[in-house]
Amino acid sequence: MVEIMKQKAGPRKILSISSQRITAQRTLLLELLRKSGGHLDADELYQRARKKNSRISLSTVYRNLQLFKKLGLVEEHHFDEEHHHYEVKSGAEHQHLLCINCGKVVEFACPVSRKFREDIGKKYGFDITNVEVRMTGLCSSCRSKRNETSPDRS
Amino acid sequence: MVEIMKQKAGPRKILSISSQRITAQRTLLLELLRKSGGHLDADELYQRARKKNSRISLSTVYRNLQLFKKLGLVEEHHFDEEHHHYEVKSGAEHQHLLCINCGKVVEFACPVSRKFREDIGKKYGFDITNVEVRMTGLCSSCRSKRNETSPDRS
DNA sequence: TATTAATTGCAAATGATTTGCATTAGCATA
DNA sequence: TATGCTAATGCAAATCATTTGCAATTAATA
Repeated sequence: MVEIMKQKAGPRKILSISSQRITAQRTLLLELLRKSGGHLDADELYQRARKKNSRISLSTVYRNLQLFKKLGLVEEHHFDEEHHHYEVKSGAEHQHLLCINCGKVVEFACPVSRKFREDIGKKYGFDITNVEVRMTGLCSSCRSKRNETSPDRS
Repeated sequence: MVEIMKQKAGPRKILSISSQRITAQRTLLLELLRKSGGHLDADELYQRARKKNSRISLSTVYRNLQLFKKLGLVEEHHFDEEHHHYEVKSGAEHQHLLCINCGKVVEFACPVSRKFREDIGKKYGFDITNVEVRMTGLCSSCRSKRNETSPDRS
């Protein structure tokens, strides 16, 4: 009921408002990103897109990820050293927790970051626009697996 | 990997203990990294190294950065999307504040991250080994420059 | 439906990083 | 101190993620 009012402009609207064309490829990519709910990289998104549209090209994927980023529809993360990951931007501010073993990504709320931002910004004269917190470690299932299978760790 | 060396041991010692040879190139690279005190990328380090040893090759720089990282001598950061930055590991835990305009990097202490780690780790069952906080924004000088040159920001 | 410029697909280009291989040079030891 | 083994280096070529040029396609609109 109330949801209707809270609704932000949909991707389609944002695209058309910024005078970008609504192409089949863009619709598909946004749909896949949204459905994944996670943190896809360009190639993974490309692979999924091919299943629906075998002609789609990797450059289209890259070009549109850039576009979505510029329009604020997705966020780009550099989790590991190889390549980037993309996530549909949701209102809720959250941070990331990564398992170094299996790559699992957990999102967590980080209410302190607001205060951080103010304190640090004031202290160093910065106008801070973004705060990213990334924690890495072993998730519980990898930890128990490791204990079972390899008693000695390299 | 070389956990043995938790205590303050010089880079040379760490190299020899892990049965890596102490070459002129390694000595030079470590020296440059240490002197810079900052956050060099591979190419910048390469340029500086060439001034001292014009024969040194970029692959040697990359190979040794990998080695230093593995030995825990340097830390790798992925500040922006292009390439990596490297910093000699110091005992003091600190985080980074980046200016999106001029690229300036400021380090700041982040005492809360210790508590963060515990809370979040417990909550999600992770054994957290690393916490990175990165804030981005405009530094004061970029902000004032921006105000000077473009009085009205339509 | 015709027009027109944005978007696409493809292939080739790019930039960062890695790797294969012949040569050089640490370092153990004789 | 000289010798031999092997790791480390320099170079060029390879690789990986991402970008770009261009001709063909297609969405928006009139």
